[in-house]
Amino acid sequence: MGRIPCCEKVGLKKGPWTSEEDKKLVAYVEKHGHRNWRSVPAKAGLERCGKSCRLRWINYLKPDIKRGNFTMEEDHTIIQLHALLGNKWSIIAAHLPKRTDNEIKNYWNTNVKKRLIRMGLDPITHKPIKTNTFEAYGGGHGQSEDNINMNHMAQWESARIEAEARGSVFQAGSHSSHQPQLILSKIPTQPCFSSSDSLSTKRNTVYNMYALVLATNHDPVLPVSTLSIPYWQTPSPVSTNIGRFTDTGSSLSYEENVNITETSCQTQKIIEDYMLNSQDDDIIVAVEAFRTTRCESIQELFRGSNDVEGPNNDSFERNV
DNA sequence: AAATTCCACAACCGCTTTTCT
DNA sequence: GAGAAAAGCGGTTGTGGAATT
Repeated sequence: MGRIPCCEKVGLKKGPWTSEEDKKLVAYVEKHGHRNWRSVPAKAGLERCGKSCRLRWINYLKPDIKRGNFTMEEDHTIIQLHALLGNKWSIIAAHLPKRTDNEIKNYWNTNVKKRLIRMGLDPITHKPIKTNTFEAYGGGHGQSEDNINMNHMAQWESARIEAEARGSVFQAGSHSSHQPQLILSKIPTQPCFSSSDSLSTKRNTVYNMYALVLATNHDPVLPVSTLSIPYWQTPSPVSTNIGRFTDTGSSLSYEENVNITETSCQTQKIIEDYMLNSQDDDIIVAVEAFRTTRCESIQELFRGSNDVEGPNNDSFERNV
């Protein structure tokens, strides 16, 4: 677009904020609110750009921001939602009260990501980096150099599967029942591939809907991995084959070609109606309708919709 | 005690999306 | 509907303090 970012104006201060600047910004925002950040610095008497003021307010000064160490529960929630959604920090933050996306992102990059790597798991997919990872990390014939705890890995994988399957942060118990529903308005709507085909874009949106519905569903669903199912398959009328991890207690095994039997439900029609007729605004209605049907198999979504070419699986996996 | 390395986190940057005119 | 401005988002960098040598 060629716009000049406000931060490039000469003479504007950069770097860490002083307490004096913080006071000015807080005083201004508390008095006048924070509409039109561009005009805030001048009115608040700050030599900062509006963008910098906005970030400072959102990430640090805003009231009701929780700071300090993450609790075990928060840690668990982050892992599960990341397994499900990937680097969608703003969506993840929406489900951790009083935590900012920036804080969660930092926590992930400095803490959780390293933990995953140490465990031989890919921080993007949460899956073992390679098939013989267990041997490499001492899980094979007893040459446990670092003696990586297999139970720990199993727990991690279990958490990933659990997150994929049903987003257990939304289960009843503790305060989680009071957590907000997923913010549907934040569902990414851009296509995950270069095609401008509107139907494909909608299909991508619908898939994202499904992933999020899984996370909001309080009832157990089939252990279908939303990260493992190719975005675009032409499934057989009866079943399809995907992989699945199994925790046997002492070790993990990966089963290929897990057979998921399809069950009949009304979802297909709802989704088809959505794709054919809906405006984007209808998405929330469609999601709610979809949710209530409790579709048991994702294959229902796409059965009989083989007339549009889809993206490759890689592009899918990074965009759920 | 000084120098170096490591780490956490605040802040910046560039891009995309949304809103406004 | 088009263009511009504002807001939002995620990746990356910079900084300061803690830990280590």
